[in-house]
Amino acid sequence: MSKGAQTRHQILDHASQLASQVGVGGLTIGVLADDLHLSKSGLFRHFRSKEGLQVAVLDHAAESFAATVVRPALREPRGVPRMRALFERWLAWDRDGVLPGGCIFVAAATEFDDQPGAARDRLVELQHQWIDVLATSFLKGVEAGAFSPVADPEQFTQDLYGIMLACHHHSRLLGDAAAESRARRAFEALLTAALPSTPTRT
Amino acid sequence: MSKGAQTRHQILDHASQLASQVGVGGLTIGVLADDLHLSKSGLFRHFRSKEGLQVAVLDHAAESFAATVVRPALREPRGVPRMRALFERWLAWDRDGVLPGGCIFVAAATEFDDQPGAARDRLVELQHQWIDVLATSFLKGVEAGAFSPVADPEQFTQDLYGIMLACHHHSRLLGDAAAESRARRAFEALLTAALPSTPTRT
DNA sequence: GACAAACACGAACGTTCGTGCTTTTATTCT
DNA sequence: AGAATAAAAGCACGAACGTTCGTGTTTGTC
Repeated sequence: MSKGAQTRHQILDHASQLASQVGVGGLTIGVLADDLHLSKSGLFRHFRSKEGLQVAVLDHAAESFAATVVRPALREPRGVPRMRALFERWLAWDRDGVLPGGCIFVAAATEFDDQPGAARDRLVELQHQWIDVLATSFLKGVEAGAFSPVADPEQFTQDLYGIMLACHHHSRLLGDAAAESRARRAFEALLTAALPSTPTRT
Repeated sequence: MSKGAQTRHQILDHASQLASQVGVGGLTIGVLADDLHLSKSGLFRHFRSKEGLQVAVLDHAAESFAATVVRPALREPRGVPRMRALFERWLAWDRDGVLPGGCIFVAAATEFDDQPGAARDRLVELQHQWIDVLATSFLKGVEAGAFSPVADPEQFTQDLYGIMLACHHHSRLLGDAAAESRARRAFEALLTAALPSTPTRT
């Protein structure tokens, strides 16, 4: 790896950590440069604009997410084990991953949902990819007979997302230590409801 | 209402709308003053600091939330109707309330979850109040026999919060028009599971 | 109608913001 | 080793940031 790419990598490592606390939009060239003992212009050169930096941070975090959450989980067998792995690794990533402020995408989501631009576009793309992983994993489970064929993958995915978001909210903001175990309980209930041949309510 | 209080009210009306889009931390004295055709200093005088403005915006939005969501819903009869009213009014508040960017507290939650200060403190307080309303309403439903006594109000509340957050996320960021109907379906499932004498799974 | 209080303004402050230049220092390749 | 290239620094810019201050202009009270 060339010197430049190396520096760029270091910048993005630190920037994504900072962004998980102050938000992607809260990133600042000056603060970043100070922290890394670089000049503002020296740092700036690596990205061609602040927006370029933001997009790069999102990509950097997405790669980290793929490496620590997605790829390992996809090595689990289809059905319940894979779904549970996705969920548990997602929780762990938010709880004690490399990002001190928790999942950077959760923060970015509400930050950019009303602010058009390149950063928002990339974020939406990344979120769709992730949701697609979840939905596809669920569908593969259905094919394998692990989940009921009448279950709606998109409903499942959105519900799953909600469990995760509520966990983040209750533990990060409200400091509720029981949030994670509640999230787990909700996940089990969601799973159970999706199992095949569950007694249908009449 | 005195002149000052009137101006202050107008400022907060506009500020909370703006904050729902750019975030409470993204508020700016200068922009606010320009929009309202006030001088920066004239506006500033109403709050003694930027943090004062942020806290005031949160309070202002909370009062609006209480008036359009909480109080009307609490007039519904205990149990399912009241719970449903809370949920539906919550959804409506996020969808097409006075705040163009959706629920300001959803945005503020991820914004402040790592940033200590007066604004965060007030936000946490307001969120606890709201969660308390939800949990208490559920408990009253239990007392009235509408919900199962073995159901956990805190679990119910967190799950409910997740449904709401996921709906916000999927519709606001991802532009998914079906998000709200999925949220409604999830809510019904949550309600159903909490009804008394549901067949216990063996 | 006078007077005090409340309200708003304009100018200026010291910082920090993002973004350009030009120059110096490191690295890479022959 | 030295030429070619990449990377970082240095410096400067205009704009916007929150905040303060002094000065007018409304407003409400007697």
